[in-house]
Amino acid sequence: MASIKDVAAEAGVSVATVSRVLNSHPSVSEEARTRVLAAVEALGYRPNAVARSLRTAQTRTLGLVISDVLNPYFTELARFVEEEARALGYSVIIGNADERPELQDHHIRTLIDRRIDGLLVSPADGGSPLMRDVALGGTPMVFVDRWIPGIDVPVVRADGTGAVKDLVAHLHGLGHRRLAIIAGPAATTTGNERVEAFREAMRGLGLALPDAYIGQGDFQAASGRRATERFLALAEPPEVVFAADNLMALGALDAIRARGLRVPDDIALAAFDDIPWFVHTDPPITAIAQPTADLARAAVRALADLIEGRTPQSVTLPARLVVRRSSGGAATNQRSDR
Amino acid sequence: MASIKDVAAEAGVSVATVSRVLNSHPSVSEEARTRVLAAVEALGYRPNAVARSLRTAQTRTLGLVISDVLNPYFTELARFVEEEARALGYSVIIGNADERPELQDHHIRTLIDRRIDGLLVSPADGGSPLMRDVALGGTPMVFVDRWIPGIDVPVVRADGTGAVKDLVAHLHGLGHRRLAIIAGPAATTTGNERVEAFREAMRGLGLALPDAYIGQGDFQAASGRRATERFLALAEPPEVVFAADNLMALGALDAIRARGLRVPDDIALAAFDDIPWFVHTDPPITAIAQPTADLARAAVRALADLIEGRTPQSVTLPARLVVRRSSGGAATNQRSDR
DNA sequence: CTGAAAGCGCTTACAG
DNA sequence: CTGAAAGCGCTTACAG
Repeated sequence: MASIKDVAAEAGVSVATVSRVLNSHPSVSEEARTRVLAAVEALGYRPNAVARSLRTAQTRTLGLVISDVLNPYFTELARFVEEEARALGYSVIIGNADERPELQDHHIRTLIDRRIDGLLVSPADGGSPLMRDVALGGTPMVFVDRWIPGIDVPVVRADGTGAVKDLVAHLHGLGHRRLAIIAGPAATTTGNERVEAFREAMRGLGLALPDAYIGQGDFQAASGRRATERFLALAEPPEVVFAADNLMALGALDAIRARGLRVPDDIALAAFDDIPWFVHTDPPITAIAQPTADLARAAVRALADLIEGRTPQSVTLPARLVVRRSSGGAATNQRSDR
Repeated sequence: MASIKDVAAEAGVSVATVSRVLNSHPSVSEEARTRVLAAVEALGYRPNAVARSLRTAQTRTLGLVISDVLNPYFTELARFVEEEARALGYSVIIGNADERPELQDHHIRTLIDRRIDGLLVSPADGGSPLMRDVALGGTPMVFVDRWIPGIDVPVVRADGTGAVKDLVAHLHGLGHRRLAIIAGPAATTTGNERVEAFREAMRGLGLALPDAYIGQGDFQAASGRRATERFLALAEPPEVVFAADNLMALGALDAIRARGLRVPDDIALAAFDDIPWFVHTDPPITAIAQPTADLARAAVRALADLIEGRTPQSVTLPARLVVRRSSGGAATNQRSDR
């Protein structure tokens, strides 16, 4: 592959001049510029980003570590993150932690070794020593969706409190009193907050949330299945199951169906995180939708601010309730846009 | 961040010795090794991958360009690609083309500028001049799923011919004679091959495939919707719609529902590419499943072979039919594993 | 076994 | 406006 030296030789100038032309430095004569550009064209020259990065100490690359690529919520987040990053002149490298803390650490380490300019993380756990070191070590970092208390970096996330309240009120209005929740891992903030918001909303309506109605999940389908089986085996099973993410809702649906029960007639179902497929499930699933695109954009902008020396903003955006048939509510007429 | 010089100073050796220890070069004294390792530990030193890449002219990085991350088929492919690559000591950078050729070129260019060691591509189109240049220019490259005739690189893909034949026989057995297909973009191989396999299978059973029963799609849901609306407006609408990918099947389902028709009673539906959600749609969707994990692994291995100077293998694996309710077949008892 | 030195491909003060 | 030179952080023949 042609190097800057080859271009300089071809154009009859020094490599410094070539570099200046390539970086649009103002003080280059029109003639030199033309000759360089012609040489670049003739040789099909492309600057070596590795060399440039070594020299400038910046890679124009962002790392994005998410907990599970197979979860459509994160896939969508990643897609919008890349889009916004591209608009700001950055590439992004995605690391998929698969909800495994050690894999998360592996990706963080790899990304740091590659000297990415900044890190966007949706932590799979309560925060490894490594993540703490990275944050303290001065690598620009922003949490998105999930965050870790005690690590002082900007957080961009959705607040589901209002939407959960709406959901509980909706279910209460339909006459339901026994509501159960499948929680996410206690080590994640989204795991806890959703349970708290739920408990709070229940309390507001004078409803109890017994421990037996709190299932422990890990954001994966299988755990939703297990938790739901346990609910259904109870002497007094719940009338509603609320899953703290979409995959666990799918597991819940499996378990309910395996028991030969119908949704919502025998038991109602709702989920945190709305995804296009929920319109097409049997029945369509009531969900709490996050403003994913806006979150992604805000997170990238906060990270770019941090990298480029501006003051970053933590952002919290409200989630909203989308009622569909699974909760026994009116079917909405929604269509998938994809 | 500490550099190799700092480590050398701390350990009281030269940078050459530090480098040798880090790269497990045999000729280093036990004592030097111990001192270097201690210094590395003390300083929390991590080698700068950018500098190493510049010097060694290899990045231990693979580029993966897929046509649409939001399509669960590609998400899954990407996941397994990363897994296998990691096992072989490579990182992967994903570029999402969003089915847009110019975005695909953008990602290819960026990846080449970063001097990735090899490129895995599932082309969104018939092949840009850039892609041709890259292949010719000596960058190790492998096509996965989709490929481009005339670009001579290994291809790893699924062969759906048998499964499509099974599908058509299944539908024929249920008494259906008027089968329609929603094709993918003519510029993609998977777009064409699936139509050809379908036509072939129909011919084998003495069935005609009139042009009106071939809808033109682009692998996105909206195009599946449009094509299906057109089918349904026909004087003699088809009894079955077969979508050449999962997203178009979703669009078809939308269109059918919007007309107030039921699947499979009023019209049957099947799709190429099986995804976990198809178990949960209303009704569950009959699909042709690709061995995604195996394809991903074979593709990465072929690329690694190419990079490391071994002889790569093109691989074709059979897809298989999974019958569910949407085709009017027996419901299978399948569960989502996630 | 070890170190001094060259060099990967760039960018950027510095001097002119 | 331009070029020679230093240097980013590594690796690796070469000499000892």
